[in-house]
Amino acid sequence: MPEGPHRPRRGATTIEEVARAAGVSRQTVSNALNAPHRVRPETLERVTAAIRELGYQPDQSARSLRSGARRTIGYLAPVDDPLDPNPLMAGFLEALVDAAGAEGQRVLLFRPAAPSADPTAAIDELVAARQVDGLVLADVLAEDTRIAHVARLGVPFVSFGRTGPGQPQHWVDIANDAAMAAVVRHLAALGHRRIGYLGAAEELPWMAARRAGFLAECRRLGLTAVTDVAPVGPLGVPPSSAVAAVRALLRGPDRPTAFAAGSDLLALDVYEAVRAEGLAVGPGGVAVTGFHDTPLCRHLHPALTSVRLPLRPIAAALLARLLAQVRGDVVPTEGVELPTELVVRGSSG
Amino acid sequence: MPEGPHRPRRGATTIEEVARAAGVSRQTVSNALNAPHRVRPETLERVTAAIRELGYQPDQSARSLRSGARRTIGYLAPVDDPLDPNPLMAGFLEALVDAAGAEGQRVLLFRPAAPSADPTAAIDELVAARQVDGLVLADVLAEDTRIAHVARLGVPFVSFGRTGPGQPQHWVDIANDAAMAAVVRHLAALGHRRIGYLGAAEELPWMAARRAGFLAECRRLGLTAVTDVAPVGPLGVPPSSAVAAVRALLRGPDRPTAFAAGSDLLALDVYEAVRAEGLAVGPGGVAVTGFHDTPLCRHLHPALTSVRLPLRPIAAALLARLLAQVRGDVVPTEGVELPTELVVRGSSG
DNA sequence: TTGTAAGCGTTATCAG
DNA sequence: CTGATAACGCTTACAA
Repeated sequence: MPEGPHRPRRGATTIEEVARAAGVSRQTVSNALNAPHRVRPETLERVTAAIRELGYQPDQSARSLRSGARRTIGYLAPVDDPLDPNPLMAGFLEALVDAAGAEGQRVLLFRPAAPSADPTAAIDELVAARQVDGLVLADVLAEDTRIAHVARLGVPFVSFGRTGPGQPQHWVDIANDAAMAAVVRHLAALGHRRIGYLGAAEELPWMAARRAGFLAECRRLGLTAVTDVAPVGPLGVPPSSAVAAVRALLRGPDRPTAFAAGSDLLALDVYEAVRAEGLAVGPGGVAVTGFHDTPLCRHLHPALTSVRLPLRPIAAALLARLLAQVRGDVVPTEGVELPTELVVRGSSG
Repeated sequence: MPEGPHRPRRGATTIEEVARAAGVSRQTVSNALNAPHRVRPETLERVTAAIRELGYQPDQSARSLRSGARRTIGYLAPVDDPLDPNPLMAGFLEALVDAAGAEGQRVLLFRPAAPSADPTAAIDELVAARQVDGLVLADVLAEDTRIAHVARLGVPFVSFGRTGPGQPQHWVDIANDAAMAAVVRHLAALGHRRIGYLGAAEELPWMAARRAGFLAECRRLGLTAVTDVAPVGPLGVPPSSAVAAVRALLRGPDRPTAFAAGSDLLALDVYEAVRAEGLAVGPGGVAVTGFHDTPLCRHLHPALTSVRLPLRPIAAALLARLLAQVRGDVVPTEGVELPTELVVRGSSG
C-alpha cells in the first residue's frame, strides 16, 4: 500500500508503543516523563528503559496542542546594515540558542516579509499561529512600535535594550554609558588629556548612550572631549566620511592624543585617519578603542582595545525573564543592566 | 474561575468560531484555506471575510499533528571560530529565513548541546520530536559525520557545501576554485606575473578548493604562484603568524606583486604584512584580494577587492531542493555550483 | 500509584 | 459542494 503524499507519521515511535513495551498504560509513560515523582521507582525504571530502547521522544506538536506550551521562543532578527553588520547575528544568536537549549526551549528565527515591511505583521503571524511561547526583541529603539505592539498583544516578551520610559517591559541591556566611561578612565590613566570620539547613527539609543557616557566622564575628569560638531550620519556611514571627520579633528586646535570609537568598524576608520595624518596608532601615537570586541580586533595591528559584551549572561538573563512570564509567574516589569568588560590590547596599551 | 498555570489557549480564534461567524461548518473553513477551489466562490468570500475579521490563523501545532507537515526547517548552526567568525551566521542566515518565509516555512535554529558535543545527538532530538520537515547543513566537510547520519535517518536534508563522493546528497555550493581562478585572471590582467597566496585551515574543503583554484589558474597562465611552503595552520590562525608568513614571502626571491587571500580577515593580515615591509597596498604597490565580501572590505583603505557569495540564490536553491524532498518528489541526488562575483575595489583596481 | 476517558484544533474520509 | 465523524499523539482530570 503506497504512502500518500502526506505521511502523518514518519514511522516514529509513539507513546503507545513504549507503554506496550514496558507493560504499562500510556498514561504511566506520560507521567514518567512529566511527573516522575508520581511513578513508583521500579516502574519508572522499566519505563525509562523502554524509552531508551525505542529511542522514544514525544511528538512536540501533539504535546504543544494538548498542553499549550510550544517550548519555542521567537527571535525577531534585527535589520542588518550592509556597511555595519549587526554583531548580534553572530555571537548573540548563538548564546541565545544555547541558553534556550539549556532550558529545553528552541529558537525560531523570523523576519519581516520584506526589509521595509512592518515587523508587527510578522509578529502577528507567529503569535496567531501559536508557534512560540514568547518573543525576544533586540536593537530596541526609544520609541519602538514592536514593543508597543507585543505589549498590546499580551504575548510574553523580553527585549535586549529598552525603550524610553512609559512602556512597561522586561529588558536586559548593557551599560553603554558606563562602558564608555570606563574607556575614558582607561585612557586617562594612560595620561591622555584630550580624547576624541567617533560615533555614528546617534539616533540609536545605544550609540547615543555611548557618546553621552564619553562626554560625561570626560567632564567629570576634567578632560577635553574632542568631538565632531555634526556627528557623522546614519548607520551606514560611508567610511570615507568618517575618516574625513576624524582627520579634521586631528588637525584641529585641540589635537586629541587618543580616540574612542562607537564600534569596532568605526575604529577601523580611526586607524586610517590617524595614519593618513602621518601619525601612528598605539600608546606612543594616538591610542584607539573600539566597541563590541569583534574578531576583527585581534586581526588589526596593533590589536584593538575594545569593550566586550557579556553575550552569554545577557542571553541567560533574557531567557530567565521570558520563561518566568511564560510560566505565569507574576514578575514586576523591570530591567537589568549588565556590566561590560574592557579588553585592553596594543592600540591603547 | 482562575486560569491554571497552563492555559491551553491564549484566547486565540479557532476555526470553530470562524465557521460560526460565516455560517458554515468548520470543514468548509478548512477547505477555504487548504483547497479554495473546492469551495463555491460566494461561500469562499464569506469565509475569507470572517477569517480576516477575526484575525484567524490556524494553530500550527494542531495542523502539524494532523497533517504531518511541520512547516519548519532546522538549521544546524555551524561552529564558530572566535578568530574567524563564520560569515554564514549573518548574511546567509538572513537569506535562508527570507527564502523559507517566501515558501511558508519557518527556520528553527539549533546547535549541539555543547561546542564539543556530538552534533548528531542534537539532530536526533529535533527529528525524534518531529519538530522539522527537513534540515539544512552548512560548512560540510569531506568526511562529514552529520551528512552520513542524516542520510541514514532518512530525513530530508540539503547541504551548503558537499562531502567527498560516495555520500549521496543534495547540495548547493559555490565554485570556490573558479572564483579564485577569476581572481588570478583579474590580477593577471593588471599585469601581475608573480602572485602570492595566503590561506589557512586547508583541511576545510572550501579553503583547499580556493588554493587549488589559485594554483591551477597560475599554472594555466604561466604565472609564478608564490605560496607558503607550510601553509599556515588551523582555522583560528593567530594573526601574527599569518603576517609573518606573508612577510617572509615578500622578502623571498620571487617577491609577489599581488596577493590573494582565502578570506577577508586573512587579507587584513596581508595588508599589515605589506605595510610592515614598507610597501603600499594597491595597484601601485602590492595588489590584494579577499574572499566573502564582508562589510569589512569597504572599511579598509584602500577598500578591498573581494569575492561576493550569492547568498540569496544559494538559500533559494537549498530551499527548493529541500522542499522537493519534503513533498516527496523523486529528485535525483545531485548538486549545483553557483557562480560568485568579483567585486573590484581600490586594493587591486 | 495506576488505568480510563476526554479533548486540545485541525484535516481526511465519506456520506449527503 | 457541503457537513458529520474520526483520528493525529499527547496530557490533564478523575476514577479505580
